[in-house]
Amino acid sequence: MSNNQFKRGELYSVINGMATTAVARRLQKNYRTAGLEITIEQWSVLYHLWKEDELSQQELGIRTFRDKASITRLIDNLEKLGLVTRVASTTDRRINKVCLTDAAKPLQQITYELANQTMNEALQNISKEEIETVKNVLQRVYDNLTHPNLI
Amino acid sequence: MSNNQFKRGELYSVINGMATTAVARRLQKNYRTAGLEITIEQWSVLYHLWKEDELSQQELGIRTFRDKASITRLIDNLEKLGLVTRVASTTDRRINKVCLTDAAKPLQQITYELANQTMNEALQNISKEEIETVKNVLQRVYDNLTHPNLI
DNA sequence: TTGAATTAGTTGCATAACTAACTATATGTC
DNA sequence: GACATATAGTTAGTTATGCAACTAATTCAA
Repeated sequence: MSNNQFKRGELYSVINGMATTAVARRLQKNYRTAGLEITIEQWSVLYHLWKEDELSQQELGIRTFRDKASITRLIDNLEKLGLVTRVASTTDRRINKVCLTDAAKPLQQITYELANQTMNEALQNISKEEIETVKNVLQRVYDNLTHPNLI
Repeated sequence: MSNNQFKRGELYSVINGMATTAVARRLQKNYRTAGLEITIEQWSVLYHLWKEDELSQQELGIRTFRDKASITRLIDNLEKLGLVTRVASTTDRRINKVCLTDAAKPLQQITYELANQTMNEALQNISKEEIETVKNVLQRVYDNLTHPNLI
């Protein structure tokens, strides 16, 4: 029943996800150093809007792995910063489409560059095969916990 | 210079660490379901104290990857719950030793079991070799960002 | 078509995160 | 011994997170 793949002493460091935390922290620092006054959480929303604008808050929650309350507050703050606006959908009045403003445009290029640069720092001396394995395993862990498993 | 190991579209899902977030969320849920009124953050502190009691706040910060302000609040809350006490060090009066109380003892066994059970859910169908690779890569990512690199 | 169930979003409450500025104690150097 | 520096911890301010309860709009079914 228990396959105990972890020694007890290692349990927490895995659950904690120290590495991804460190990456997020470094990226935040790099944004700040470059004079960008946005948080990485705000950036994560912009990132998805740059890929596809006018997403609903619901959809943004799914794509960024957040609940809808968190999205509500993130959009509140992005609106205060003048980077997005909420536009009520004409076909379904429950839905807010979240739309990028012109003020958000200049951020796209510089934040992508800083994010790529940060990933390059983080991934120094790590092979493509290793990265593929990590991505694949993390996805399966995520799926294990979010899709009911019928084994 | 840029080795761009990530396609742009994949950047965020990696930085976000969705899998570790999902594991933490599931563990929190399992604690709640079992009637345990502690957060996983609080548990992470208890976890290290069970391994070695009477650690300083500083040391707890290092072992749980948190800054000292965060540790101050976590210990505040654990003290309110009656699970730990702060005891001033006799040899260095700047230091608080954080000590487990008797009330914390009964939590050790049950939280370990739930954590192990959660990890087993999360790691279904993932091989030991894959787990080793992930742990190894995440550690190297962490080291890349925290130790100055002289290449 | 009316009433139940579902969906999208907001709000209140509690916890937690980071930065920066602060206090207090300890250390090290002249 | 005295002053500069470093270390341990606290506090204030802002942002973010999750859950649960709520409103409003939509859909489904009798």
